[in-house]
Amino acid sequence: MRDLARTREKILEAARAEFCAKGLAGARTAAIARRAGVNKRMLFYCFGSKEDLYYEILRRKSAESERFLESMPDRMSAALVQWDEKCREDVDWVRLLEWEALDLSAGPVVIQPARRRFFKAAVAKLRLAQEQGHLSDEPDIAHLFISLVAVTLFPYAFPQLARLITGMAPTDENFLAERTEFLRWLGDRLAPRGRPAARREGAAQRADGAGSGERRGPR
Amino acid sequence: MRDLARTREKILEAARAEFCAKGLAGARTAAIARRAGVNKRMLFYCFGSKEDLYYEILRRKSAESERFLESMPDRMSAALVQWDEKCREDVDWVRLLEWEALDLSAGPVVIQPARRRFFKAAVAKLRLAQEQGHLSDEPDIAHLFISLVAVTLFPYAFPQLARLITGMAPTDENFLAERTEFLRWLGDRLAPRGRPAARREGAAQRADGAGSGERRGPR
DNA sequence: TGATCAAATCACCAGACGGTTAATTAGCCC
DNA sequence: GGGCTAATTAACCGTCTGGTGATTTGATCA
Repeated sequence: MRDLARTREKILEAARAEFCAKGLAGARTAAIARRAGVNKRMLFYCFGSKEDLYYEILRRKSAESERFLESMPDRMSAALVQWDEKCREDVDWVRLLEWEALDLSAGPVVIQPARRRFFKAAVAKLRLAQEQGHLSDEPDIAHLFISLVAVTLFPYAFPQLARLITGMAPTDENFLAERTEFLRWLGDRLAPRGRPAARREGAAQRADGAGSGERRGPR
Repeated sequence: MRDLARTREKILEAARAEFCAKGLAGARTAAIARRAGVNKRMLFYCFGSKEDLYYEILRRKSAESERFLESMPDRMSAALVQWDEKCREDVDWVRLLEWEALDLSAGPVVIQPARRRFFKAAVAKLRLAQEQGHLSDEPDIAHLFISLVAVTLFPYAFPQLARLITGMAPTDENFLAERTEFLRWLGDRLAPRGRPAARREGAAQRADGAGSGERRGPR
């Protein structure tokens, strides 16, 4: 019945919910404790301060989302649909990213190396898809990646705008249907010009990629 | 020396800055008053409550941004570049949209009819561009519009992700140069298949989409 | 069983915060 | 000048909030 590890997890879960809903400033430690069914004192016993708990949540969530990219399909239309699904299923993650973005004081707190590696790998994967002819070889891959993330995150990050524009909430199933269709179209549009949509797994043959080999990568 | 209208405006300006930076929950009425060089009592004298003041700011900003679309170019590449510029110049607006998105209790408070009309007009304008052959006629226009807004807003709404992905802050002028080039490419990609990039019609024909003639100069 | 120590609880605090009461002062009309 | 109104200020209040010191309770082991 007495189990500190269990208590920590109950707090983390409750804190995640509360911080996702209200953010750092808006969240109340008392509310977290209540939600966790735990004495408020335990928050500070386990995590030191409200802020420390918050950044712990942020760190965990961003680490947790590292895995989701590993199974990214080569074909862009499929990848976009998959990302969209991920966002819809984990709106809390989107909201945490948003709180983090607005927290001007956050600084590089949550920018641990693992996160950098994650995005580097993502861009590399995309570049590979490009070399294999799944993607037009004209655009800057980093910016393409940002934009693809943007397109999939956006409706869940700004539901009020999605609703104003389409008249539907992004949770609406009609929205989902339309969105999926659109993302498929967009993904295929990003394929090289000659080829409407790159074949799956034809990996071998590179599309020669003439002059576009320059890696103008970040850093 | 005594001028209530002036006082109101000083408060509104200070409140805008404070709310953009900290959001509703994070902002402090005392800080707003200090920033405005005004007695704290005046906030409540003029606007009733912190919340009322906040939603007044939200309403004003969203009304203010109604105009910026009127001059939207037909050509998608030019439109994207212009929107990007708008976002970069008015990051506060982006941040307010973000705070609004996260405020679950906001409800339809700021969804006044004017805003609906604004987006309706935007979609209509885009649909017109589609009919005139500036845009592929396949995609759902509402979803295309969301996505274009997404692509232009995103780097300023999630600067931490932009930095993680490209290695640069979105305020960096190198970022601007790359981003502009990318947006031009993307815009042209949305043109109908046969036509790489639709002609401007009235204006003298641009140097088509070949990409190298663009003025990528910052500012 | 009883000593021990960590997990959990209780009661409380100092300061911050949104908001208000009441007094003061500046402009304005006569 | 003198009264009148409204803009402005000073001081204050009740409540909420993150955080803490002291205490109790339960498991573990000799």
